[in-house]
Amino acid sequence: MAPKWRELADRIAKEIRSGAYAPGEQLPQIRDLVEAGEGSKSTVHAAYKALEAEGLVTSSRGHGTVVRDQPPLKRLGIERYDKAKWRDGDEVAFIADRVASGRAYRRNEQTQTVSKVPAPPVVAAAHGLPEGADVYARARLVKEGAQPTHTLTSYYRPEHVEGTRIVDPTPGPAGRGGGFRVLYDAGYEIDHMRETLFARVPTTDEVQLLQLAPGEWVVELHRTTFTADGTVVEFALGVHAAARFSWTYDFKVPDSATEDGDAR
Amino acid sequence: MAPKWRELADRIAKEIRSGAYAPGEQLPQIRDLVEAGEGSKSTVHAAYKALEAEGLVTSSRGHGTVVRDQPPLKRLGIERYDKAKWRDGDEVAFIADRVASGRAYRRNEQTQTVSKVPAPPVVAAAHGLPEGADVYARARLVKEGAQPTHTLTSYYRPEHVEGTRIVDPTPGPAGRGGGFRVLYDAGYEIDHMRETLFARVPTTDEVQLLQLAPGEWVVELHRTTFTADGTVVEFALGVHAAARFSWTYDFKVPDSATEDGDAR
DNA sequence: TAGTGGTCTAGACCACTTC
DNA sequence: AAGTGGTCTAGACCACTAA
Repeated sequence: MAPKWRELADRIAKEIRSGAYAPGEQLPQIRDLVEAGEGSKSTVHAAYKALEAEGLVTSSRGHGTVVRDQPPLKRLGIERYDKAKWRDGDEVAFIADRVASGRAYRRNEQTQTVSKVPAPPVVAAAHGLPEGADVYARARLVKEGAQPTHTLTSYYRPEHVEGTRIVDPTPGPAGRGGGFRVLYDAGYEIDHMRETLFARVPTTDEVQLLQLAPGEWVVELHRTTFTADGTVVEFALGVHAAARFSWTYDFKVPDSATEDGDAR
Repeated sequence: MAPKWRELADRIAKEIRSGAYAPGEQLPQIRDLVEAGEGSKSTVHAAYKALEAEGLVTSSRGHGTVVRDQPPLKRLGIERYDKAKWRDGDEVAFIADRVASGRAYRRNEQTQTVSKVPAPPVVAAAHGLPEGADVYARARLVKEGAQPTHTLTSYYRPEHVEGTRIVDPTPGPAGRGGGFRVLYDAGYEIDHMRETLFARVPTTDEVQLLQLAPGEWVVELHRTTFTADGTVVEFALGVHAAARFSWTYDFKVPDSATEDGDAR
């Protein structure tokens, strides 16, 4: 038999999903359920904690326990990198994203710090540099209104970006056109990319920074950007609140028996 | 100040990561830590539960609490769909995967059930069918030895697969060459795919089926497979233990200002 | 100040594994 | 039978929020 706290949690979860509690609505208070014979305070508390870990509710002292509204997934496709957006237009990839989804862009939705740092192992590997070599790191925290959604840190080789706007530590999307535009102006036109994704438990720092609910996971995204001749011009590492995003990729079925120069 | 159980958990986590406890080694028993003045049984138990949720240890009654070994991520790239593997060779995609990683293939590592079911909403949408239309569902549970790693359910339109080996409910990878080979033989050569990934909390059923640790998330993968003329011949839905996989995709930076027929 | 969730204790008892 | 983690209770007290 399932534990008492698990049964209680499942029962409430079912009620939430059936719509008996609307998003924003308060759940019964712990002491009330104790009174109603659902168990001791610890037992009811365990059930509420489980619901919180499952992302259904948020609890806070003084406030109570309220049903979370489930914001729709933010869908990310490769069209967010469309050259037309950053080369010809006024937009930066992440802004274009907003435009497409009907949200207004606000300047302070992205904070940025630029610094010269020794390359961490994954960065060095991506750039083909010895570990610890100097690279420029441009770290951003991207927000949706007041809610942080992900971090994104781009690493560049010094010889590619020194003397460009990227090195200017002014907050904001690296000026008109963003980082890709700056590289383009410097003679490095990006051509293809490789993205790797995996999910993991967040660090305690990330929990604070991204305002993650207890038990919530993150997805780490590694993006390596190449020019047409295969030079790596950017390696970016993003940490996303896992529950808030989906990723979509289109590709041809590879066929190693043919060499048509199309597939990669 | 952080709660006492959190401090204890962080201290132990640090020791584990520093290597003070080797994988497979037992942590001190709860009662011992109570004796040592780390708090009451509930407090120490809360700390251990947190470590379990973070994937560092597994607890079981009778056994104790042991440090988990972190199996390396299984890396999935699009080369696992290489036509050479299922068209010309003897392998099926998932077997080729094993071969590449040096693991032996065993017949019983995949169980399969085939049935005709009314299409769930996402399936109907992918196939362009009305909701509830009949489709064939081929559900597999894939294991790595005794450890289940993911489920994968493929949905086919009846007119594409009736009379083929796919409909034969024999356990195993749908015969020589797998599902793609069967479609190929039936005149539907797969050409391109779209994959969408997102992470979510598992259902209680999935926790059992995939033997997930408490607090562990899953990644849901939607794969739509097309022929060259754009016909959808398969929609597959996979549920993966999130901590055990990474996905990699290569793509050209799109450029909507040109129409070179290469990018999609 | 009143009301909310969060932590902690001490101890009883249960469930499962191993010997 | 002995030893492990898991559940549960009753109650004290703490931390934060809102009126």
